[in-house]
Amino acid sequence: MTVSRVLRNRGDVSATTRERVLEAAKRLGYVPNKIAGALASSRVNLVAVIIPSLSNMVFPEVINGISHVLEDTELQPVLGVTHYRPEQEEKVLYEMLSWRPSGVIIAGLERTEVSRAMLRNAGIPVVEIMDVDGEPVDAAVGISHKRAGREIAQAIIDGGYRRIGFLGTKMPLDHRAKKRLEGFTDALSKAGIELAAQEFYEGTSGFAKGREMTERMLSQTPDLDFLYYSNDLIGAGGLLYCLEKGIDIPNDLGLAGFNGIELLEGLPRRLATMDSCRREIGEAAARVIADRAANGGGASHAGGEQIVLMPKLTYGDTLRRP
Amino acid sequence: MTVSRVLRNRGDVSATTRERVLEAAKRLGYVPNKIAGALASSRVNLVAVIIPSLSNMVFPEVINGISHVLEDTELQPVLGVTHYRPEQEEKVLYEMLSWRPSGVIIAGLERTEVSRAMLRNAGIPVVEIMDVDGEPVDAAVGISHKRAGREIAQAIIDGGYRRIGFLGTKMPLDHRAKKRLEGFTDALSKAGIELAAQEFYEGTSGFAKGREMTERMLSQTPDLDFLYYSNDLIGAGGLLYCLEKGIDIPNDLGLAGFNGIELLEGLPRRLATMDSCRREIGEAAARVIADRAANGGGASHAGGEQIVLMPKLTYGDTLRRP
DNA sequence: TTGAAAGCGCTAACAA
DNA sequence: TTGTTAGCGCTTTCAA
Repeated sequence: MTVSRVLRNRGDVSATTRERVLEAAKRLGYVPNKIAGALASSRVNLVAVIIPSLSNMVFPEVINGISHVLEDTELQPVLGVTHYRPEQEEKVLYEMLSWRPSGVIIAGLERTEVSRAMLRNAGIPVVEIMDVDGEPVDAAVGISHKRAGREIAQAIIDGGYRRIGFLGTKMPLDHRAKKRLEGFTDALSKAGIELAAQEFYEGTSGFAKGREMTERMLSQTPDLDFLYYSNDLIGAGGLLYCLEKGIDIPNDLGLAGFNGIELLEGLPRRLATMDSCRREIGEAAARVIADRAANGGGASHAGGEQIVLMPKLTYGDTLRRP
Repeated sequence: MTVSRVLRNRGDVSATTRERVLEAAKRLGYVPNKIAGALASSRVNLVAVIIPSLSNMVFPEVINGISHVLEDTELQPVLGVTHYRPEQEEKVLYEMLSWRPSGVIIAGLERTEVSRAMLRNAGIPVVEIMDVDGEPVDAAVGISHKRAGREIAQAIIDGGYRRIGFLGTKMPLDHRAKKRLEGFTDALSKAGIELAAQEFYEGTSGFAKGREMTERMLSQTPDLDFLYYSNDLIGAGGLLYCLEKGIDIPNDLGLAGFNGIELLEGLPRRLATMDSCRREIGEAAARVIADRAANGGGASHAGGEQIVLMPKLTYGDTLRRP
């Protein structure tokens, strides 16, 4: 009826009727029922955003990028968290898809065949983010973690380091960390270097974890001249430990992390790191969804675009320049 | 029809039919349309979770608490972010309520009259979290920030400090930080002490910000013997700065932050802080919603319960004990 | 510019 | 145990 037209700002309503309707709506505290609206119009202004975790600093920044871009549209991001568990991802995906969102932004490229099938059959734009080393269902926006691993390895080699240790998460489901390590060891072996030590941990990242692991590694393998950490947080812990021990950084020992976490600026030394382009990834992914939604918004048939961002290496004070 | 019964696991279906239906559903990649289901049953298994920000470490932990509890139920958290903007909160709230969720968990007690009216009229459980100093619409789960401010002030006084500076966010809409400061100055003035200096900042918290501010404050007011920071991140920056300057902590100068951020464990010294019970708050809030949803799930008429958690003071290495 | 009617894909209640 | 029917509250289409 007319009310519907007013509330959706569709033209062809006289100013007086409009006023009356608006007034009544306000008076009654009327909140339209999107469920009914969506059912009737088969349009839903929700974008499902599915990420593995909120605990590290990486996904919040992605989300900020997404919500920043979507704020200029009528789309609304809606978050689901999987805790890096494939079954949980299936469940969350199933739940969200059953609300028929306008698009899906989902972290990573690795998932169960069931999840992949759901995404393919949903008939909506799907953007897989953070990673581009693999086959996306539709579009992908991210960086190459293999390449990132290779680049940092090359920088370490160029810095003259030869006895290199790796410290990272054990989590077998963090595929991106795994790819970085692969790229890293690949580049090392091309230069005839083997990883001299490695150490994996479980649980949450933090300074304390970085300290512990560093201490253990240096006591077991004292002749290391470089430590590569899978993230900045444990890297920072290692840095603090080494400074306390009076180790000459970056000469006797070099250090590097990954992510380019901003809040760490202000440590006694700037940790070498590689920016993971988190915010840009979020923004680009949201733009893909918004653009497609504006143009009729189905899944791409041509095969979605692939947007590859280039992480920037920061030497900081813990990695010797060539 | 029968299909509906199978997919919702309602009894009274023979095993064979069930099998057939399930098989067909899988083969077709069928994902039920919750929109239609919700419209028909007027039940929606979504819980709206509305928070101001993801950038600091506080809300992610709340969300972890919420999703941990809701995982054992059929409820699904759905996140909205307001960036501390009341208009944005109104908008997000309106959007989410128009999907008729089973409950709302929303940060803080301060909001526009429009938002408050929407929450009241929604007819669903509403839990306002993080803060209990004020009048909730329905239920509230949190800590008293005024009390937290008073307690830390008392501990500082008891430690023998007298020339006290405060460093915190300028953000006029962070009501909880404001309440902590109020409680803090109240307790000081009861003891006949005035704040000897204060400094406010805008932008994101991080170590660098804490350093800068600390340097400025100590150069302007060198005779301070305590610095109270509105959060651990800038407090940690201040701590690092002071250690570098060779200041004798906690004797010449004491420091304290707020939040009990775990990842900071592993700094050269443990910063005194007060745990803000983030995870517990999330868990308790989710339980309130889950319980009410299980019992017919409307808004509380009796006035919702109020769950007040008690933050624990940690002296660390930067606050002298009495 | 407004009103009336059909129907979106389910669930709930009832009948078979 | 299964099938049938009438809505849920909107949007869309068509008629007035």
